Amino acid sequence: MLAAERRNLILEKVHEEKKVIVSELSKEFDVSEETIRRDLDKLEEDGHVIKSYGGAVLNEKGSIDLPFNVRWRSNTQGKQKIAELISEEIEDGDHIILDASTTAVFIAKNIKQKRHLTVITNSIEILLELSDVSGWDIIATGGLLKAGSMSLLGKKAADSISSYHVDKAFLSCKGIDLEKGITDGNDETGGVKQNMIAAADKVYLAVDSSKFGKKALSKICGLSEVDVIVTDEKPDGAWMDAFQRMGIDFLV
Amino acid sequence: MLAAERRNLILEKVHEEKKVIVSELSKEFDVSEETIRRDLDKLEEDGHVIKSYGGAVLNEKGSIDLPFNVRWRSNTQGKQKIAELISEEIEDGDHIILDASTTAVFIAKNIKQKRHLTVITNSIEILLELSDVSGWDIIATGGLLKAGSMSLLGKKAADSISSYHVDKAFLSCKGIDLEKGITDGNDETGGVKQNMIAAADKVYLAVDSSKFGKKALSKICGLSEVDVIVTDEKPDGAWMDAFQRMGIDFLV
DNA sequence: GGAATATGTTAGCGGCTGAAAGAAGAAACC
DNA sequence: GGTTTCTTCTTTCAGCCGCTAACATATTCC
Repeated sequence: MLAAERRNLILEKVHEEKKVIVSELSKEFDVSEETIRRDLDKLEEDGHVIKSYGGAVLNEKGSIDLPFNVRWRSNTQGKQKIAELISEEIEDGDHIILDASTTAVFIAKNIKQKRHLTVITNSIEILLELSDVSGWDIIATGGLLKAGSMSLLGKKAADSISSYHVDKAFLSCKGIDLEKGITDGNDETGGVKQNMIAAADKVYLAVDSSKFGKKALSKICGLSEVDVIVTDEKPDGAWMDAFQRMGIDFLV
Repeated sequence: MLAAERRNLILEKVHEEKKVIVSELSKEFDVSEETIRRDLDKLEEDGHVIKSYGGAVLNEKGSIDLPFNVRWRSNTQGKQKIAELISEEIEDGDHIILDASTTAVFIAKNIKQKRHLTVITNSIEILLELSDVSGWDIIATGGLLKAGSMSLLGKKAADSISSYHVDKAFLSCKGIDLEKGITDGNDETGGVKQNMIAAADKVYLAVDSSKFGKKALSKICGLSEVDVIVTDEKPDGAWMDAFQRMGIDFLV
């Protein structure tokens, strides 16, 4: 039994029964009580449960479950790194745009202690994540909810973005190529992201290293429209040269 | 029974009955009165209740802080009943509006097996709940996310609704009064709900029985604009007469 | 092989609870 | 109003049991 597997089962149980008891879980999974406590620590960190003497209870606030496909995420450390870098770029009072990507969700988690931000996003997950901060303006684009995507897309979404203007936009993409520029999986996200770029003074592209040299279906924009690229690992020299030539800053 | 679990149940009870008695709780949970007092101390510290000789009463002020959790907990059976009734009113292919209320979340849960619905909503929770159904059009209004409310409000939200037209709108409210009509807690939700009413052929008001005769701050509309009232318990005769006179249908 | 992660073990600490006693409050009575 | 009586509250203490922290061991990943 994997640790993550066990934690998922605990999470399931706490959803079903509203509470779990350390001693019971210890027997059920045949591990020590300390291990269970550590599991509960993790689950509490993530906001799923609230520990209590002898066990833990469901955290109603954080317990709204995300659909299954959202739960499993790849390269979380890389995305967390990127998010921390970006967090340093955001100042109190900034007006920013976050797109609908897992990286952007990490960014949202990392900037909650800042003050008086204005955030525009089309990501349901980010809205959820930020629903408990106070003193911010959080603006949701309207739009169509695409099944399983957790993001608002379509003409309405794109239009509503173009009525705003922000300091910084933080986007991600599926592919980044010297020739084809920035590309993404489908046209609908493309249109929204184009407007996000147009609405921002400074455009940050948050991509993990695997995206370099990839080309996806739909072109969002040329590389030159990006101001800063934030990533977790340096690509090889040719890329760096190209970025320098285009005046693109680079954060690792 | 975990301590936190017991405190949650006490909190639930104090919300339902507005007050709790130390001696009763002591018997109910089979713990000493001292333990109950310590629980109430904690709840008072957190601002949920106000202790008083022999027991404690609900702190209305403090419960505004967590409107979400609390509304969620109260009278779930009633809301489920209402949701089931409403589910029968919705047909495959319908275009509907759901507002941002716990009752509406229950409705969303209850209609997931229907086909080809078009749902317009300003509730983050409903978007989340419906994010895994396929073959529907789910439209989110844009707007400002109000801290802790999980709903999209403000001018943008209201405006985006007025560009649609639907078959049925399902709303709830804080108070329903023969003279003052339908009222809600604040102006922002009011504006959005007014536009929802205007956008629908048929307006359903989903309220649990406690709302009859209550008046809240902000008027949404007169009773006559409502077509159907759905509730879990029949109010007394005078109400029924009034509804009949106004041509309002009634579902229990 | 070494770093990172997961798990178990142990010892000492600290929270939860109930009991008891005295203080404070409420209520009834004069 | 004052006294009495009863109830409830606060405080303190002790026992129990779960918790934390630190270390040891095992496993996985690079």
